[in-house]
Amino acid sequence: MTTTQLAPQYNPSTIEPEVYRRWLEADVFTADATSARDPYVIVIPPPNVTAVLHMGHGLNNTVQDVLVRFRRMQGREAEWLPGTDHAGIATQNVVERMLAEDGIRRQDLGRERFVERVWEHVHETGNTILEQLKAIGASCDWSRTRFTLDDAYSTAVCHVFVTLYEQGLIYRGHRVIHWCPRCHTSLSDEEAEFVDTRGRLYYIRYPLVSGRPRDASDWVVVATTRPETMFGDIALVHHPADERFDGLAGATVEIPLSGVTIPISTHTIVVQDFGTGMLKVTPAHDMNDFDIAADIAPGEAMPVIMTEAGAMADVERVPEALRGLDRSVARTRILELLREADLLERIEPYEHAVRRCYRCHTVVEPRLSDQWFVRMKPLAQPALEAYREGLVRFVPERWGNVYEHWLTGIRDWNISRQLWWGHRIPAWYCEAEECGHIAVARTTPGTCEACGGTVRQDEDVLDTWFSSWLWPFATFGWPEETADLHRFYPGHTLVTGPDIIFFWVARMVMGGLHFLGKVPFDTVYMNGIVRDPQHRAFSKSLGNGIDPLEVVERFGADALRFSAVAGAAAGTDIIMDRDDLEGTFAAGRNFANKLWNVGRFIFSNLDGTTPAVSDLDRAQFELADRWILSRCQRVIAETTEALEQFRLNDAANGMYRFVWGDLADWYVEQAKPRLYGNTGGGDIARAILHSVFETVLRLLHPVMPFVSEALWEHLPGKTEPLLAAAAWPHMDPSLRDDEAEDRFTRVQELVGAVRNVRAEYGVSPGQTVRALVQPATVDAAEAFNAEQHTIERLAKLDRLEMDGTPEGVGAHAVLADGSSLFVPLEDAIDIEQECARLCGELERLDRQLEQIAKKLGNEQFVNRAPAEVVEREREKEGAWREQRETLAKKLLVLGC
RNA sequence: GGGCGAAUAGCUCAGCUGGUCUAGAGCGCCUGCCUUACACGCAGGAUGUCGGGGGUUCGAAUCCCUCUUCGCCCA
Repeated sequence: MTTTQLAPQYNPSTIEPEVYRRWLEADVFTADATSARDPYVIVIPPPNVTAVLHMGHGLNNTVQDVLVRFRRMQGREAEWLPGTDHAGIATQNVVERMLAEDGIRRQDLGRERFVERVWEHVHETGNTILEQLKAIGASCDWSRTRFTLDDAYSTAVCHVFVTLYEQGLIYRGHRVIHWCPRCHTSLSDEEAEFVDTRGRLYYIRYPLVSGRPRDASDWVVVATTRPETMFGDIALVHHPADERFDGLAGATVEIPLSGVTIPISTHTIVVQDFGTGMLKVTPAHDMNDFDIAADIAPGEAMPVIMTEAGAMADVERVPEALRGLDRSVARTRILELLREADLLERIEPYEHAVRRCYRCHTVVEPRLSDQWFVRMKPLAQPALEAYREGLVRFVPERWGNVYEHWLTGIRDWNISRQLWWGHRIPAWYCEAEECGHIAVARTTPGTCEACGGTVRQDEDVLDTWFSSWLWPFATFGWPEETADLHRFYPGHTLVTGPDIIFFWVARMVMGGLHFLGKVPFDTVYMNGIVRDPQHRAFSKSLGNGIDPLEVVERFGADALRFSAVAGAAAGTDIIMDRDDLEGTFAAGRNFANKLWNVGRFIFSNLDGTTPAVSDLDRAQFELADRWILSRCQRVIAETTEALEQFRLNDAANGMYRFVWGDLADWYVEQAKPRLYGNTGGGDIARAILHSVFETVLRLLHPVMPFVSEALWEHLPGKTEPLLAAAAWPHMDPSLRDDEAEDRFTRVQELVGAVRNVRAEYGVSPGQTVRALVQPATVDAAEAFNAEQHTIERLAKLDRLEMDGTPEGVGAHAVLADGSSLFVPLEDAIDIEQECARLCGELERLDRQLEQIAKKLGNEQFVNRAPAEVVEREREKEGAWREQRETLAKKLLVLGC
């Protein structure tokens, strides 16, 4: 016996930190770029520096860790690169909000001091999320941790900008972009998300000034959702084929409240049945209108009538009374004024999608301005082809459609952000008025290369995603030709949520192909979104989130991981109830504890010298030995296959069933007499328990690394000191034994039947009973014989008889193969109850027999179904018929 | 307006290319047990017209159509 002392209950909070420390000390997570092993590479979706770990991270990183640990154990050079993202808008917002508490605006500090302040904040908080990842067991290569604003990384970003500019794939454009008046920056199409909104359609009268056709009224009515933009109108347009406006083209109208006169024109883009069929054209505040204006009034001025903060601008076109009012206040006021002037015809409810800032949810204001853009079509084409050629695949596959659809209809990417926190755009403008030269360069130019004048750098920074799309290679040192880059690019699996297919996944594929000629990963695994019971995504404002650290504290990291993995098939959302953490995580905690106790029991029964299973004399194996070893082989195969196919839930649940349902409930119980020396064969039982449990620890390690490693520490006779660095189990096909599996199942059924009878008749747990069984087949007889003592022990029988005939009063049961069971219970039996019970059984069997007889009597079925299916049905019918006959005899005996 | 997904026990879900499904698991519930690994446990039990309707097929939870409800994405 070993002297191992394990607590009767697994206590994760004391064990986990210690286990993690041992992994770090042994340096098992650091990949070796010079190793001869086949690499396996995952780059982490870099969490935002200002973020705290939430359940989404919990799920996402657990999945990555399961995959990485599995491949590491398979002998791959596993590299899981961690890091964080500077998250331009989000981080700047956080620091601005902190400053605002002291009444300071960033403008008060100035750019340089503000950026210093953000760095201070980032240094304070930047590593917290990485530390939190350790709490859930993430086996990242911490030696290669990266941040998107690291010097080397910034160099790569600059290099990419300049290269794309030189290739004509980056340009400066003057057009309408999405503007967030709260964040004071432009946004890409993807960052301005649609939100379905119950709005209103306002029908406004524009008085006719000149060119009024004879029978026209005094005004033209235009429907708009945004009346406050009308001061930026430069024309009204209708469809040329719209007869309602015959003769109006060429006339002029007056913009209400402002007196500005604008013409009426035509354009085929106008949808005739929207509103009145007459459209106002506001080129500086609407993307579509910008395009229309380019057609109907090329070169004409496009008045901007709002400030960057979203207030009505102090410009001539805006009536004085409205200047300075916020756009929503202005709208209300405008409607009042229109009503007073009798220019508001009517208001209709109108549901439409309004774009909002993805960071602060403020309604986006389209706005004309100068920005830098990436020409996307030439980059998208190769990414599309790579997908169609199967170089990148999605799990589940359907997400490929989303990827394809976005790349097919892609538009140019606005990468300028009017922020201070981020990679400054490497473009310099000549300050000499008549020169206007723009230099885009890797190093700061002293003077204008065209005229020698002074230059000024672009004030803006780049979209955060413009650095994220380089993550799979810039993290390994690109554009330098480093050893890491050679070894770890391209990587293998990307694990992320479907919400960032556009932001990140597709762009990484583009970037990888464009700059390195290879896709950055072959598989994109989409984990689901974690939601609350109302199916809402977790969000800070709703306060419906679950704090993973609280879960780790209360249930353990393994419980969190098991629940996340077992409860989520690839790509399906996972529902978690904040008010019922027990219901969500108890299963994982209980399982960890079960494993712990199985280990505790086995270890306490081992003596120092346990031979390998291959050294045992198989002739001495009992049925249960053959059964558990065969089941174990099956589970190795199933778990390996499930992990290879990204079916993590199947791997986790399969292990759960094996450990709890087979090993603990049956084999351990079967082996107890041998372990206690009550019967012979103790050495064999010990060797098999040792071997099976060792295999279990290896198989379970990717999902539950802490408890498995903690138990591994106490496993006697191991040659690999750390489970995290140990090998994945190999299969031994010679241990597969279908006969043993079939026969042991019969033993389980018999025990179950006796237990059922006992419970049914309230036999007290301590009392033993006698049982008679009449095996229906030779197989059954051999199985019952082989495990007679097991059956007696587990069913609490003082004797299992196989040759007697039922006498007296007792309970009857029939097993699936037709074997019959009789438990003499004398006075405990209520004949009526027993009759009712057995009649119920008989009815059920009759129903089934009727169905199957119909099936087998159907010539179509017998002729058309595959022979083996028909054969199987015949066997089923035979067994059921046997069951029925046995049952009928019993009923006769009872006199029912 | 277009696309995608979901609907299976009280709750959360599994059930992959139709027959081994007499539809499972965990949690919860009911009954009995502190059996010297585990009460985070053991043994037993109850609960489902597999969202509605139609079709294909010898055979449908599984495939097709349609409707309803919910969610997501795109315009």
